[in-house]
Order: sequence, then structure tokens, then C-alpha cells
Amino acid sequence: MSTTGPTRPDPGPTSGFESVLDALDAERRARRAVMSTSADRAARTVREQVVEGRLRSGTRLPEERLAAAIGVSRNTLREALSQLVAERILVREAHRGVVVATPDADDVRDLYAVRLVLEPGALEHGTAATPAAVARVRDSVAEGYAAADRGDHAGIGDANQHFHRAVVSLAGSPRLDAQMDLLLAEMRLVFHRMGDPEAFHAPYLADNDRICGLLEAGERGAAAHHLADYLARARDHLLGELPA
Amino acid sequence: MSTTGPTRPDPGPTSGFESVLDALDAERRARRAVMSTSADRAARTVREQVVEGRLRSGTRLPEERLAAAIGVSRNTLREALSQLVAERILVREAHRGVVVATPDADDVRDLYAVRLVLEPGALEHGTAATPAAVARVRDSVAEGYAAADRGDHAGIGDANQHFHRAVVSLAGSPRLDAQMDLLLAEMRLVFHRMGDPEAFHAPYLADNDRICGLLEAGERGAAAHHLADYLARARDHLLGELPA
DNA sequence: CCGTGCCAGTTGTTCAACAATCCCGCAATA
DNA sequence: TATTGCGGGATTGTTGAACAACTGGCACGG
Repeated sequence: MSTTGPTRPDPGPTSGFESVLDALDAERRARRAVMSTSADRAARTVREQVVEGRLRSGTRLPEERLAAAIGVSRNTLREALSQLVAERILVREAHRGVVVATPDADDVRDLYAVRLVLEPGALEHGTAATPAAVARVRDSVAEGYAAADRGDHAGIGDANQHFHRAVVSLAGSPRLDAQMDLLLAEMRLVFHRMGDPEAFHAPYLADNDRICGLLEAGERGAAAHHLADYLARARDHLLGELPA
Repeated sequence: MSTTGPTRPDPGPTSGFESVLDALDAERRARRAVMSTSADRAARTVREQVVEGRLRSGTRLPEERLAAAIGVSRNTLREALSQLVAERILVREAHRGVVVATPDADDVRDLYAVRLVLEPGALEHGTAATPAAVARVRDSVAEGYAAADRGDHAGIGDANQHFHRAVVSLAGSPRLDAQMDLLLAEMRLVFHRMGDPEAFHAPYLADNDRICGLLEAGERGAAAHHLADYLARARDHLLGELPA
């Protein structure tokens, strides 16, 4: 360390060098998170196909062919599948393989039981209801109206999911956010089983708007009660349209 | 089917035979769930060692030796470890292996953020607050007092966990119950990092009793508020005693 | 004392194999 | 005809070994 570059000072409590070093380290961690392992990538691939609706409920996923298709070994794929089974996106039947989950009425009731605790709870007691967080809720409402204006039914569904995710994020808990993402992925599975999934969400745009308004007005208890009522209605609506 | 047994009627909408058949099928599924795969058994083994406190936070778990110790192959063990990583009991660092998780202050805050939504929510809005479910809450309170009477500190901790699990079960959601079990397992990891984990829970026996009383009296809103307050207190208490 | 390069150990991943199990069809039988 | 019994083929559960990529520590040289 004699010729090139500035000689390392090293003393300062937070030398500029240390910060650069930390930044590089952070970048590396980020890269790791993105690249991750083959198993994680495989899991992401399969999950995407499922929530996107290209793999319908009940389809079997033979390990050998799927592994070849994704380009990983069977062992690695099994790790990925186990992860998705834990997320309840797939179900594994011993010696019969994994199939895309087929949520039944009981699953729907359970999912809504969770949501009825989670979403009103976050709305009323969430400790991260900052203006920015509330604004994200408002954004999702606007997104829904915009999608409705251009007749984009899928867009309405997406916006609706964003709304409920934004509500839960009022709790300010990364764990809860992740949990909600899994729950919403499972909800998509339910929607894909319906005859006309796209038309389902439109009626609830007004509810979202109203709840958001109450939230902005600081009437969090009222917002929570409205949301609870709305969730119960949506649940029954959904149970009515569920096949089998 | 001509000689033995009653000839199959087959017509009835819900022939008693069909129900027997369903029961047998259910039993088989249950058996499968108990036996499960080697990977699940390995996961259960490791999880038990961790929540029991025999494997402390930060301990590294080399795959080869651990696999040999449990008696499964490395590939199978990896499946088990992945499952525990998903449960946040272990953390995996790329190319450095898995170690027992070391929850820090942020983790504790996050865990309590979840609990602050979940537990008061279940208490106030849970739709399965049957007399039997309420009785289970009361049982856990009694269990706590009994443990205190005989100076069984570990027993107090166990009873406390039973109390919070019973509260969440008021929601009547299997998914939420499972989620709460994971959360409580993570809490045990936190407690194991404390200097004197056993003495931590005793002060909260009275709170549990009081909350249970309010619940039995039908004052669910008050019970929820008391629990929320108590959780915030416990969180700060815990953060104060957390090392590092 | 500091930096550099090498080496052992561990992980990530693949491949090939085998037993256990399940599904499907086909023949035998009442 | 409908049911039972019985392969045969396919798939899963699990193992063992192998190799590249990567990490951490140690000796070497300045």
C-alpha cells in the first residue's frame, strides 16, 4: 500500500472507507438475495406459474419432467417443492406426488378467519399508520378506479390485492407482510377456481374507498368494523360462487 | 361382491357405507401425517432440540455430521433444514451453512408487532369463542398458578405459552393456530438468550387471570385492550433484558 | 505489523441407483 | 356383468458418491 491511491487514514471513527466497505457488503448481500440458490429460483418459477393461473388447481407436477423443464436436478427441485408445500400453494400426498392445491370451502372459511383477525387488527391497532403508509392505501384505491375506468378486470383484482396488502402493512411488521403475501397467493388460487374471477372484485371498490376515507379521517375503529363487515360479505359471496 | 357381507346398496344419497369409507380414508391420512417422511422426522428432531434449548442460538449445524447423527442422508437432512429455515428457527448463510437463529431486538419488536395484531384481534373478534374454547384459556391460567405454587418456573413458562395459544385459538383458524405455534417456538429462542428466562413470566400470571375473567364475563373489548397493554409491557420488559 | 496466496473444510448441486408404493389394465371368476 | 386378484409400469422416497464454488484460517513474504 505505498504507491497507488490515497494512503489509508484508518483512524476516524467512521472512516469513509469503512462506509464504502459496508456498502459493498450490502450489495453483495443483495446480490445473494436476488441470485439465491437454484432451489429458490425454481420455487419462484413454479410459484409464478401457479399464481399466474397457468398451472391450475389439481394439476400434478411430476418431479422428473418438471426438474428437466426448469433445468435443475430432481433433488434441488424437491427442495423447491417442499418450500411451496409449506406455503400451501402445493400439497404433497405421500408416494403420489405434489399437485397444485385445490382450496375447498373450509379453506376459504379458514383464510377469511385469518383475514378477519389480521386486517381489521392492523387497521385499528397497527403502529405504523404513518402518512406514507396511509398514502399507499389511497394509491391502491386510485389504482383500482383507474383499472375500472379502462375496463381492466385483471387490473381491478391486482389493485384489490394491493389494497389489502397495504392495510396489513399498517402493522409495520415484515413478518406479517410476508404472511399476507402468502395468504394473497392462496387467494389467487381460490379465484382461479371460479367461473368468472375477473368480475368478482369490482363491487368492492367502493368499500375500499370508504374504508380508506375513514382511515384518513382517523376513524380507525370505524374503518376496522367496515372492513370486517366487508370481509364477511366477500367470504359468503365467494363461498356461493365456489364450485363443488 | 356376492357372498360375503351385505350386498352393496349403492343408491342412498349418503349411504352409511360411504361415511365409513371416508372415515377409513381419514384415518389413513392421519397415519400418514404421523409417520410422515424421514425429512419431516429429522426436522422435528432438530426443532425439538432447538426449542428445548439444547441447541443454543448461534450454534452451527454442519450437514454431514448432523445427518450422520440423525441417521439420514445429507440430501434428506437438507430438506429438513430448509423447512426449519422457513420457520425462522434456523438461518442459512450462503456457503456458510445453517446456524440456530439469534433473534435480535428488531426481531423481538417484529414478533410483538405480530402478536399485538393477532392476540387482541382473536380475543375481540374471534368467531370460535365457544365455552369450551374459553375453558381452555381458563385451564391454562390454572396451570400457571399450579406451577407457581410448586415453584416450577419452567412450568410457568409453558403455561404462559398455552395461555397465548388458547387465546389465538378463539379465532377458530387452523392456519392461525399453526402460525402461532411457529411464533411461540421463535419466542422460546428469545427466552433462551436471556440470563434468567425462568423468572420472566411469573409477573404476568395475574394479567392472564384478569384477561380470562373479562373474557368469561363477555367483556371482550376490554379483554383485548388489557392484553394489548400487557403485550406492550412484556415487549419492553424483554427488550430491556436482551443481551447485546 | 500487514497483505497475499494457498489449503483444508463445507456447502450447493448433480447424477445414478434402489426399494417402496401407487395406478392402470387385464385376466380369472362367480 | 361386475368384482376380485395380479402383474407391470411409472413415480416417489431415500441413499451414496462425486465435483465445483466458496469460505476461513494459516503460513509465507515483505
